[in-house]
Amino acid sequence: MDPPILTYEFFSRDTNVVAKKLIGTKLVKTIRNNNRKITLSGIIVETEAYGYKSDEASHAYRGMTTRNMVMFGPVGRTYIYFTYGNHYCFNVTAKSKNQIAGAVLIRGVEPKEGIEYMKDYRNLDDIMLLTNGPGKITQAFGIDKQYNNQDLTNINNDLYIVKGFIPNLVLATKRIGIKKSIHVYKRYILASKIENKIFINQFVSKKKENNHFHICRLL
DNA sequence: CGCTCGATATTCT
DNA sequence: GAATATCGAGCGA
Repeated sequence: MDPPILTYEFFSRDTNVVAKKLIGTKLVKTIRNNNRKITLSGIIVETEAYGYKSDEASHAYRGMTTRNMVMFGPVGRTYIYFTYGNHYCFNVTAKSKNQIAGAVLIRGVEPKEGIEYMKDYRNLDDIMLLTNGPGKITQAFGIDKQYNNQDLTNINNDLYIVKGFIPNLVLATKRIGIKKSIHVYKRYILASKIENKIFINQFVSKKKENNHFHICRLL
């Protein structure tokens, strides 16, 4: 029995809360190879929340455009965009009733199933570098613009997110790779505390910004 | 290691 | 025409 899929209600909460709660869940994509069903999956270990008018770094900051309109629509959908002429980024739309737009960027994943296929998509052997970054995840999972605005809450689709485990510790840090609104803590990373020492998950994208964080325990 | 820099196309001004 | 929610090669220490 597969773990339960994340529902519309899961994503129908404050974008920051959803970004936090997504840590420890599992991203799943099914593909077909020689008429066999193959599962690619990985634990989400790093996310960032992007909002609306109060968030200058968000694509939705200046209002609705053809690119960002998914952020204004129903929650639990994919928001995929192309950036730097090279990479796709994978987001999930999420917002509460009183929020106008919002999405969560998936920045880091720990590969679980279908690793050989991910290596093939990435043309790379090193597991540690397979999915530790937003552009790497979409390449490893074979996700491109075609997957924009897909419903992630339908088990019949080939892309969805299922429940995982409750993390020992989640850290909130400043978001990275942006120039505006850099002082808010809307990036969440998986960590664990063992004998009073904090360990950051190895598949979090490596950046010096990891050095400063707010400790943020789940539940 | 860590830092700098170029590639590359879509989007928005 | 400028900016970009990135990546990896290539450098130097």
